[in-house]
Order: sequence, then C-alpha cells, then structure tokens
Amino acid sequence: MQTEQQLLNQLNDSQREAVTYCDGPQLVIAGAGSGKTRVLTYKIAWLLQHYQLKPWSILALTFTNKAAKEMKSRIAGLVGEESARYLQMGTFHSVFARILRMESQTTGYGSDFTIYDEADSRSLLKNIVKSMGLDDKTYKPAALHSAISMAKNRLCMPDQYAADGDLLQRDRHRNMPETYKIYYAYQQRLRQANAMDFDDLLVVTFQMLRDNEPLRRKYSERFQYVLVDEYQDTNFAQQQIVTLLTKDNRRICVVGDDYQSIYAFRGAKIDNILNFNRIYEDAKLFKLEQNYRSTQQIVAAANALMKHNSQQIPKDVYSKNEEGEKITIFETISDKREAAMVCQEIKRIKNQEHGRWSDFAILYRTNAQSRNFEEEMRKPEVGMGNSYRIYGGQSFYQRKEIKDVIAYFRLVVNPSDEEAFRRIINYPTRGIGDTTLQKIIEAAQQHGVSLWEIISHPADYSLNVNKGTLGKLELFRALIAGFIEQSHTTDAYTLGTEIIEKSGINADLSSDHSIEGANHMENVDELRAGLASFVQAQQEDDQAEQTRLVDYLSTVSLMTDQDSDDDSDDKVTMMTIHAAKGLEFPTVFVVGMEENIFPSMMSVGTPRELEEERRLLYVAITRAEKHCYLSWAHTRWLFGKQDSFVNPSRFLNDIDSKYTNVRVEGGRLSGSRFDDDQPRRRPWDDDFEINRPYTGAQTWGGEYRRMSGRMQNSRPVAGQFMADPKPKQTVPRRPEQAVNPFSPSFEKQFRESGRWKSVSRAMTNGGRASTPQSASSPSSTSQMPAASSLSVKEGQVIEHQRFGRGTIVKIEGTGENSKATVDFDMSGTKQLLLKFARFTVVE
DNA sequence: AACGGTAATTTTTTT
DNA sequence: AATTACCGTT
Repeated sequence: MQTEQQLLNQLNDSQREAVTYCDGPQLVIAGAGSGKTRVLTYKIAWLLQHYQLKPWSILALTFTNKAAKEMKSRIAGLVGEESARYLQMGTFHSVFARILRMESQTTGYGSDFTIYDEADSRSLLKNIVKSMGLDDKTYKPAALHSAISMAKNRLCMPDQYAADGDLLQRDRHRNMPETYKIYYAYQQRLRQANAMDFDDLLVVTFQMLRDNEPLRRKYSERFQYVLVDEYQDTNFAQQQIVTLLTKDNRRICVVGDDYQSIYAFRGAKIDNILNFNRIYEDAKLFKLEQNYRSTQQIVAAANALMKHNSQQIPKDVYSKNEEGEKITIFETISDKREAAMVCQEIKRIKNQEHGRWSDFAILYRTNAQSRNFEEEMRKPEVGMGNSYRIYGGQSFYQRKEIKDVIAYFRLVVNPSDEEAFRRIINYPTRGIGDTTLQKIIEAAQQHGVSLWEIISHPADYSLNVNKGTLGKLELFRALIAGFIEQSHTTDAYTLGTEIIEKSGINADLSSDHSIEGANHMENVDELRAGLASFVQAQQEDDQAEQTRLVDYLSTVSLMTDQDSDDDSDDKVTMMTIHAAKGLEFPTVFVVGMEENIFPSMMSVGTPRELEEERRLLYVAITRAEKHCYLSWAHTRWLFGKQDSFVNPSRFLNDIDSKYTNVRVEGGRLSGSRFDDDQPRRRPWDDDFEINRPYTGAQTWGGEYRRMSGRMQNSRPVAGQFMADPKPKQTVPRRPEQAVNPFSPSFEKQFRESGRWKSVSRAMTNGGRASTPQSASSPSSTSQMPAASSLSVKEGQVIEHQRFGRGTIVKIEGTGENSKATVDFDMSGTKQLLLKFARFTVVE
C-alpha cells in the first residue's frame, strides 16, 4: 500500500499530469514504450486513493483479458489486493457479456445465451446459404461473415443494411446481391438459437443502453469513471457504448496511440482517437512522448518510417536511452537460410551478452511463417529445440474433440443452441443423418422455433420422419434432458465428466487406438482438468455458491491465446506482430520483410490499408529494446511452391538509411552473382559479412528487380541457389500448435515432445502449486486433478495455496463430495470442497 | 450412413 | 504443403 505522494513520485512530469487530471474527458496519446500501462494503473490507484472511489465504480476496458489481469495485479501492488479485486476490468466483450446475462430480461435473449465463435457463425451462414438455394461458391461464409461483422461494428442492423443503397450496390458489384437477406436470416437464426456472435455482444449492449433509459442511467451512475485502453483499436459500436455510459458525468479517460492502430481490418476506427475531441469538446489532450524502452536509433528509425503515413496526430517520440546500434537489415538467399541466420544470430548475441532465450522475439506477419524457424531450431546441430515457444495458431479450444465436448456443454446450458445441436446430434454416431437433420431445420424455420423444440415435440410440428428415426431422436433428447436435470444440482466438473462419459464420447474416443486417437483422449482429459481448475478458482474466489457450466463456457469462449500468462520460462518468443502488441524484448527479429508478405498481398490495394501495414511495422520495431533486425529472403516457399520473384518490402525504403546497416549473406548476393564462374562459396558455410553501409533506397528497387528478372529466365542457374544442399534432416514434425503454458493443453504438448520430466506438474493446475502426490505422477491427468482430499480430519492444520494457514473445524459429507469448513488465520472462515481445494496438511 | 478417396482451396492479422 | 470439401462406393 502506497501513499499518494509515493505514487506520484514514481512518475515523470507528463505521466503525473495525465494521472492527476480528473476534471473531465481526457485523451492520452501514449507513444510506444512511454509508460502507457503505468499511467493507467497509477491513475486507477489515484482514483481509489485520492478520490476514494469504490473499486466497483471504476470501469476499465482493455484489449485482452490478459492485459486486464496484469493491470489488476499491478494495481493490487499499489493499493492492496482487496480494492483491486472488485475493479470492473476486462475486454469490452467479457465485461458486457456479463452485464447482458444479468440484464437478460430487457434484451430478448435468455441469460444462458451461447456465444458463437467464428466457426459457428460461418457454419450457420453456410447453412443459410444452402437453405436459400444460393450458390455457396459465390456466397462464401467467410466473406459473408466479414460483411456482416463490419456492418455490426458500425451498428448497422439488417433493416438499415437493406435500406443502404451504397451497401447494396457494393454487394451487387461483388456478385452477392442477396447478402442483406442472408444477414436478416442470420440474425433471426441467432435469436432462435438464443445465441450471440462476438459482434452482438457489443450491438446488443448498445441497443440495451440506448433503448432503456433507466438502465442506461443505472450503469452510467454505477461507473463513476470509465477508462479505455488501446482506444485506437475500438470500433464505432464500442465508442457508442462508451459515449452512452459517460455522457452524463463525462469522467472518461481514453489511452492509445494512433501510430499503433492495427485492427482496422476488424472494424476498428482510427478516427475514434483522431476525432475524440469532436465527441468530447472539452477533452484535454495529454501526450507521453518519452520512450523508455528502446535505444535512440530504434526510436529514430521507427519515427522515420512513420513519416510516410499521412493520417496521424503529430507527436515527437524520443528516447534518452543510449544511442544504440543501427537497425540491421538482413538479406538471405532463401527462407530456410533466413531461419538459420536468425538462429545463429540469436545464439551469438545470447553468448556475447550473457542473455537468456526469452530476450529474443521473432515476429512475423502471418502465422504460417513460424514453420521455418521451428524446423530450424529443432535441428540437433542447432540445438534450440527446447528453447522456443510459438504463440497463436490453432488454439486448444478449436480442436475437434474439444469442440465436440463443448458443444454438449453448450446444449445443456442452452438447448436452443443450433450450432451445438447440429454438431452433436449425430456424434457419436447414433444413426441420425443429414436428411433427418435437414427436416428438423426446415420444421424449425417454418415454425420459428429452435431445433431442440422440434425434437421435444415432434408431433406438434408434424416432423416427417419414420418411426425408427423418431425413436433415435427421443433417445438423444432424453440424454440431453437428463444432463439438464442434473445441471441444477451438480457442480460443473462432475457434470462435465458425466457428460463425457454418458454421451458416448469417452467410448468413441477410446475405441480409436491410433496415436491421434490417444491424443484426442488426452485432450479431453486436459479439458476436464481445465474445468476442474476453473471450478476451484471460482470457489476460492467465493464467486458463487456453485460453479455453473454457463460461467465456464462464457469464460472459455472469450478466451484467446493472448490470455495465457506465463513469461516464466526461458524461451524465444515467436508470434505474429499483432500478437506482440504491448510486449517488449531486448532483441527483435522482424522476418519476411518482402512484398506480398509484408505488406500483405491483400493490403496493397488501398492507401488506407497500406498505412495500416506500415503502422504494423512500427509496432514491430518498437517492441525492441536494444537490437532490431529486419530480414528478407530472395526466395521463399509459398503455397507449396518456390517463389523466386521476391522483392524486398517497400517499407525498407521508408526507413532512412542513416538508421540502418545492411548485412548480406555471403556478401555477394547483391552483386553480379550470376555472372562469375568462380567456385561458389557454399552459403551454409558463410558467416555474415557487414559488407556495406546501406547504399540508399534507390539501389533496392533497381538492383533486385533486375535480379528477379534474371531468375525468371534462368531457373537452372537460380536453382543452385535455391536448393538446400544440406543432407535433409529428418525432423519429426508434429502438428502445428500453439504452446500456451497455462492452457490445459500445455502438459500434453510437453509430454508429446519428450520434455515431460523437466516440467513441473504445477502447470496443469492453473499455475498453482500442486500437491506432492500429484507431482510425482505424470499419468494422473486422466484422474482427478486435485488429489489432496484423502485423509483430513477435524482439528488438523492445513496450508492453503491462497488462504494460508488454517484449522479444519468441520467436515461434512463423504468421499468426493466432502466439504471442510476451515478457519484460516488470515482470511477468515471458508468452506472448501475437498475435491477441488489445493492444500497441504501441516500437522 | 459411413468411409475413403480425390479435388480444390488456401494465407493476413483476431475480440 | 496441408487442410478441407465433395463424391463415389460399400
């Protein structure tokens, strides 16, 4: 706990001004590395201490749940755990999902609504297209969803959409004139399914606050102060929600950096931040311009890059850190060599500076680019197979077997959920085929009810199926109905386990004896372990009498790969630049700096998109503290083909050459390399040579275009350079997957990769310490997750992970379900379900 | 209805 | 290259 003065002393002048100004709307432009998070956390601490605001009256909206969590714990360090705990903090989506569940009477959705993810949305759209008899080649689900999503981000509902001439014209132009009808049907189907997609969480919140003045007043009074982080990445809907909440008392602080706006593709409007003072005319502007993160060279190079963008708030980001070295532009012969050189450089710097693996990050434009680096690191002679972590890619919850289980959970919580229904009606196979399903959907559409309603009363809706099928449907209905029954009396973990067993999922998975089959089984076990952790965490937080499945689902569906906390072990980070936003590393490699990759092929059409790509590079460069590398390769494997027409990214031209050094593999790539008949040095033997200062932007285009032209006409020659003459290492590849150390899948992945022994069991238990007995048994994942319930007696003293020391005063129930009342020295009396509680017996 | 094969399509980034 | 979609066969 810190005094006000102490708080203020830890800030520089401009930070302090931003923190203490609380007289009205406030826009904080926070340059990269300028202490943005610091300002936010200290401001919240200031509001709590100086203005004595109650924690629950402060609403802080962040971009990821992880950011919220981190900020919360930092605030806890400043003002104490108890105040920080009740702060209203989270993403727009998770905060308002919670409110929508509480206010469900006014929204027309039930409180147990499902949140459809992207896959659900697309699947639904696909079905709609099919049932409307449209061609699914022209009406692609992904394109439709993005059109609809963009509309929703702008709060444009089907009626408005259908009345908007520009939109209709655009759709006609795209050969998709029926889009507005599909949008209409889509929205209707969502409602019938009691489901919202991601965008609806915002849209419905907006509508609720707009149309229900008492409710709007309730929340605008509850939230005495509203803070928004990463404001440059908010969309129109989010901006409107914030406006509705703050227009009365106008206590709002938004923080962001227009330079770092990189989510326009998702509907974010950079204008929100550029035009903030149009909505709040008396808004005061604060600028944080001192960068504490990077060297002067890095900051200067990043600034030079941004000179080429037009739309921006003028600012002067500067660094008083050491001058540092220039940015290095790496040029290699192939994408494989790029990976090799980056690895080599990492090892070199690590040795030289006695650093750690975690000092390094490899950032790329697209997830697919991680592959080369992973392969390189896994080579025995490179010896980094243990030292990297790839973020992103397919998340645990996207896997088929996990989605299947979740679909059961969803249907139990919300029987109207159409996508869940469709997913599991015939999984495991129970003889209900596509024909039957289509009949059910048809009947549901005709009567405007859910699929569940149809199979609950098939006769009422004259469902035209034969006797046998009817029986099968009834069996399915009874199965789910049984689970629903249980859900009122059973905790989420027990119910989940029951569902996995009785649904036949367990039997289905264990009948598959292949390696993958075993994998699926383990994944499901991990899911159960994750569920158990969740139940336990909820219980410890006193969140609820009993943890309901709906809470779990809500959390899970809004969770992303970004939301894993870890940073604990020492690994090189590999992620997309988008995912790296907000992070920092001593050394950063931005790889694949090539036309059509970065900037992406899709973005070169419009200047607006191109500027966003440039901002993306700005974000990438400003992640670096000391060393920053931009690398590109002359040839690259793309779409299963060797691409020899590679040009360096135009952005390399945008960085003034006085801030860069160019390093070329072998030192002769840029010269007349096809013309000499000297025996070639084998590239893999070469060290890098610093062969020239950057000779200026003009040579890039000219020189390499010429070279590419030659390669086009001389494949056999070029082939010498492109082939990888090294004996192929047979690196056993495993499926691409995100490694997220705190996700339930983490332990499994480690076991797969033979690194099991080095990993503490604690990881599976949601990051909490585990009991000695579970620590000794790697195979215990398929058993109960917490294993300390064995033999506790009244009067024993225990040490609990979170509550500390306490004495057991009472034990109720038997076996799995026994409950202990424990009197803790520090935190009072708590009830612990022995099944979930994690503690050790002291005496 | 289930399975296994071939063909087509894919890559931007994600709450 | 790898995943998915569709179609044919059993």
